[in-house]
Amino acid sequence: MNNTQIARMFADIAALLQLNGESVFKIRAYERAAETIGNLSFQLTDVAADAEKLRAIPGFGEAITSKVQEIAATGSLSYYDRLKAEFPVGVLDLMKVPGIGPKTALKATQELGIKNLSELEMALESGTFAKLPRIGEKSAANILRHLKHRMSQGDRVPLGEAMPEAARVMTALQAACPGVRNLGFAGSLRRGCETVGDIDLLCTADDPAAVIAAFVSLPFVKDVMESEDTKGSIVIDGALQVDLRVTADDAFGGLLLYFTGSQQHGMRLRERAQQMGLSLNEYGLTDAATGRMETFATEEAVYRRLGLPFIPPEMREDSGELEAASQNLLSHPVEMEDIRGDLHSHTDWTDGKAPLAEMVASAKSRGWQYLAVTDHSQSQTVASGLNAELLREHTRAVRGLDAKSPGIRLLAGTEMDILPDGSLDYPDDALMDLDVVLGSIHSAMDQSRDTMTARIIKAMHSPHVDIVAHLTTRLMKRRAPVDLDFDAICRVAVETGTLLEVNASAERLDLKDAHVRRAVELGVAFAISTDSHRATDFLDMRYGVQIARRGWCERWRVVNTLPFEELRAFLSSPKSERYSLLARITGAPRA
DNA sequence: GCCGTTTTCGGCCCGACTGTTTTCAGTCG
Repeated sequence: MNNTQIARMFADIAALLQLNGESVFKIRAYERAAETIGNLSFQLTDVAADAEKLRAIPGFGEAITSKVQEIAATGSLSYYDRLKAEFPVGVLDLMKVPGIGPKTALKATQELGIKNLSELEMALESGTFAKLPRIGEKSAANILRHLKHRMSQGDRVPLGEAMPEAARVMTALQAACPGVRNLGFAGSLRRGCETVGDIDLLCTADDPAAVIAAFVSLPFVKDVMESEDTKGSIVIDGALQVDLRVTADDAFGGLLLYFTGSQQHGMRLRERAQQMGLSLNEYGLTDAATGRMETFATEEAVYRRLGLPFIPPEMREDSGELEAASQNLLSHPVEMEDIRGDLHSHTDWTDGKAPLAEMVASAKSRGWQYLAVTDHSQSQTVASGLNAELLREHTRAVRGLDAKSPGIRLLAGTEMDILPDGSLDYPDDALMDLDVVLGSIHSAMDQSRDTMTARIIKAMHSPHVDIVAHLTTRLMKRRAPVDLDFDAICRVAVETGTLLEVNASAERLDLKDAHVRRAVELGVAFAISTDSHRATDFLDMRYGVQIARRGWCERWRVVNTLPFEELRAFLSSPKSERYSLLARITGAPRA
């Protein structure tokens, strides 16, 4: 069983315990365990034999540890099975509908015999549901509305879709309301989660009511869910919900911290505040003894008051950041401003949509100091991959343009297929002349875990393969990742001096956050690249940086934070020397 | 069920909304 499945099982246990009327603290313990497991950077089943290691995970005590061990050993959990058997079929599904909690779900299954969501829909429409205690017509109508919305729209929206929508709303609001200050997004969007449920916007203004009025009457508003003095909620075309909160400048820090989350991170902060005799809420800190309220203009000030350094939003998942921060051991993750260039891009030589010159001009206008042009190799016939002869021409074209392009340097490269048996799509002599070689899986993606792992490892042993691009080949919501032994691949990456790519393309986000976190632990270095096929795709770099930050990846591990001359020195040195070279150039902490 | 620069026992985050109620239970973020 993988972490996702185990996390779901613990979340189910928490829900079932709610039905049981168990202590909220016990419930919270299982909820926290589920969250923690979901964010873990390694597979639980791999370390389950080692009880010490399990106990070291925050929130893992005796009970949770032994349950995880049982799952790892047997593939199931008797406690879970017993618990589940105590309740009618369908309660857990019902509880996932907004507005239905444990009490209502239990009554609906016991008294109305509802077993699934379509029976729920019927009961809501026929009016029988509204007869349940503490439910009336209004509650039933609300639940029905949520249910239909859920059934029609699915659930969460990919980061790459939500971010441009957020930008669109903010631009329009700023234009409609020039007095708005500090306008920005919070929530899972700010934390860089790969999918988001809705968009949370925050700002400050002298006249909040006027801002809300402007917000709910923006041109693309499809529906207004809420409109009050300091908060509004709208649905925009795409069925995406956008919430806005307005506050005063001197209270912005508390509000931003509160609405950025994560919920678990916030809970831990409030516990910490409480231990200091303070009470933390979205408005600020209250001294429990004197009742005096303190407000904060910035998040930094709140953290400082709690005796902590600033914690980057992408790291606020209660996955060890508070423990690290309180000991001043929190690593400083790579930032967008650190990125100096892009090592993965395509042109109309293969399946890119724009000519070389246009891609280069766009990269330059984004402030990149360099761009690697890495069109596809010959096996990618659907992408009109280049044969060895065309690759030489391609290289000449890139070097020709490089000589005529002040302000940006070009690297001639290829995104070369790693063939099903692990051999390379070009002979060595075709690769020798290139500045950078990416190796990618584009075929035979259903190979077994062992075959796929051996295939990639074989390619990494080539002296020419500098970077393994989009390792797992997953496409957001469209294609599942390939099966591979990630730890083994990371170890060989370090051994051979191969980099792993954090593919920033909104459609990929591959590696994903948990992969980066694990790879960082194993000592891997990275390239964060956009895999751009259009001139506008370079904007996706921000997603890659966010994913890297979620994986606690420091600047020194990212090769495209290097200035051009140092990058070139890196790429022209033998692979076996590269990791130590990177550490030397960047002054990285010694392992 | 977890956890400890006050604690191995006695605590455990905070506020708001909604609708059904005669003072608050249930749900959410």
